[in-house]
Formats: sequence, structure tokens, C-alpha cells
Amino acid sequence: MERELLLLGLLRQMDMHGYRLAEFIERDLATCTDLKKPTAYFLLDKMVKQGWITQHQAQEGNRPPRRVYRITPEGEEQFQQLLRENLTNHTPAKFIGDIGLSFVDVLARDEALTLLHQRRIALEADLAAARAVPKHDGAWQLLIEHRVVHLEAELRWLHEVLGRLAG
Amino acid sequence: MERELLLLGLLRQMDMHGYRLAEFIERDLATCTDLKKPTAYFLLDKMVKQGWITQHQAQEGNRPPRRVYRITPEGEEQFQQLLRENLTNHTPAKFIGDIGLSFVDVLARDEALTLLHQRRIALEADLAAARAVPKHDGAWQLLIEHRVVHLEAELRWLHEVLGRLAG
DNA sequence: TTATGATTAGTCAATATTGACTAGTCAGGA
DNA sequence: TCCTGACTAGTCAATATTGACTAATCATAA
Repeated sequence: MERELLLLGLLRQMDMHGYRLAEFIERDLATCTDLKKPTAYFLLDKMVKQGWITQHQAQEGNRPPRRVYRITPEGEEQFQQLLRENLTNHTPAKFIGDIGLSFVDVLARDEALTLLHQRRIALEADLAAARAVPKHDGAWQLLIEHRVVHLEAELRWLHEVLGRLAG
Repeated sequence: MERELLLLGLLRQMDMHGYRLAEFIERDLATCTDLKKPTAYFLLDKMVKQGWITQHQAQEGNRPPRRVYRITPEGEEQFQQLLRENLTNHTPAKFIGDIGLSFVDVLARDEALTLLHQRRIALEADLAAARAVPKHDGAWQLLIEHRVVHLEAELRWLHEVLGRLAG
């Protein structure tokens, strides 16, 4: 339900049309979740059916009409409940990079080292990018720092692994 | 393609029937990936169609016949390629817990602290469990250590967040 | 003015994923 | 022996997800 939580949380801040929501999520929230446009519409439709949000048409100038969504009191209640669940439960991240690592001894040591070295380069670039994000206000700042903390830990670990493989 | 990589990697070690594969993944690899039984069969069928593996029936005693899968040379080639890609590319983990955190200021400070405190308890339990896993051999040990490293970083960060919220 | 490419808003068919189910087998006790 | 509950192996309908597409509008530049 974390996607629903996200959509409700955004609609709670202001009414929005589907395209705007989906675009915001895909562009600015890529580090938390990946949720594509058709999925967003699917979930929005579902939440309309469940009565958590309402949908109405809105025309602006000559533009084609838009579906604007608004949260309902039932939606707000859901949001509150989902938020509490999400904050309480620690849901560990899945590291899909680990799958390859579990087979690393299939490769010759030199090749493995070369490939993991490339991974480290990519990781360092990610970390630099995350550190370069300007200070935000409020809770978003937490997420940015979380990302930095995680990438730093990842980098230290990868360094360790490279060292162990090398000698 | 990380699920295919995993299935091919396991079949590469020995022929297996679908149920065994799915059970192993669900029980022992839950920290890397979540892949349910029907998904495993779906992917196995797909890989048979693509010629990466073959399927044959095997009877054992009175038991119902099983579908046993075996990797083909084309499958081995795929495996090698997928493994190299997986080792090279750093694919950052998604933190779905962050979605809730981004809305944390919706709640009164005391309630947020209580909920996040519960999260910390759960996290500490996870960490203790991860540390208690006995030493494995080879690459599996890497994954266990990765998990510990990640959980430690997560715990430090949560501690930081709690401190900041509190004061 | 009109051609070109980018942006907007959403759709659709194809693919992926899963919860809940079935139908057989086995192990152990009454 | 027969019953019960657990295990084995897989299926199926329902749900979720996405790549690729459409069709309109807007920006700009020749």
C-alpha cells in the first residue's frame, strides 16, 4: 500500500490531475519508489471506486480536459492509517545487486574485480550527486540524508569486498 | 532480469524441479528478492520458450511427476551476460519506508516519536537476527555481511532522526 | 505561415505477479 | 486399519504493472 500512501499524501496537499501526479513521482521521487504513469492512473481509478478520492473534469483554456482528483474524508482516514503503519513497520530494502554477488565466484578473480570496480565508480557518482542536492525544508531533507547515509555505507562495504577479493 | 539471473544461477549448480526452486528462494533468499511460487513457474516457462532451459518429467516412487529444469548452453550464455551486467551496474535500493517519513510532520511530534521508536525496536531485532546467522562459506557470507552493514547504517540513521525530532 | 519538435494527458494490449485453491502423498497416533 | 494434519507440486483467476502508442496543444524558428 505504499503507493496509495504516496498518492493520498500528495493529494492531501492539493488537488491534482493524474498526469501532474505521475510526472512528479517519476521525476522527483525516483529514489523512493518507481511508479509509472499507467500504474498511477490504475491506482487513482481504484481509489475513486473505494471512495478515498473523487474525480472531476477541469478545462483550462484550449487544453484537453483533465481528470482532477481530490481526497475525501474516508481517504484522509486511510491516509492516517497507512502513514502510521508505514512509520511503525521497518520494511527492509531488497538489494537486487546481491543476486549477482552471490555468484561472483563463477568469474575469474580479475574480471570480477574489474566489474566491481566499475560498480564503485557508478556508486561514487551517485553519492556525489546525492551530496550535491541543495538543502530542502522539512521532511524531504530526511530522505536526502537517508540516501546519503545509505550510499556511504554501501561504498564502504563495496570497498571492503574489493579488498577481500583482491587479496 | 534479476529474477532470471537467480533462477539460472541456481539451475546452473544443479537440475531442479520448480517447487524446490521456489521454496528455496522464498525461504532462504527472502532478504535479496521476493519471488513467489507462481512467478517462478511463470519465469521458468518463459525461459523454456526462450531456449535457456529445458524441462522434462521425472517420477520418484509414487509421488506425482515433477517438472525438472536444466540449463542449456544458451542459458549459460545468458547467465554469464546477466551476471556481468548485475555486477557492474549499481542499482540503488528503494526505501519504501521513506514514503511515510516524508509525511512525518503530519503527525503530532509525540506520536511520531512513539511510532518511530517502535520501528527502531523492529530494526534492532532484525539486526540481531542478521548478526546471529552462522558463518557461511563463499559468496553467501558477503550477502549476510551486506545485510548487517545496511541494518547498522539504518539504525544509526534512525537514531539520528529520533534525536532530531525529539529536540 | 507553416513545419518541427517538445510537452501534455491519457489509453491499451501485453506482460508480470500473486492469493487462494486443488489434488495427491506421507507420517504418526487411536 | 483409518483418520488427521502436514507436506508436495503445481494451477488459476484476479490483480498489478508497464512499454508503446495516440492525439491534441504549444513554442519557435525558418
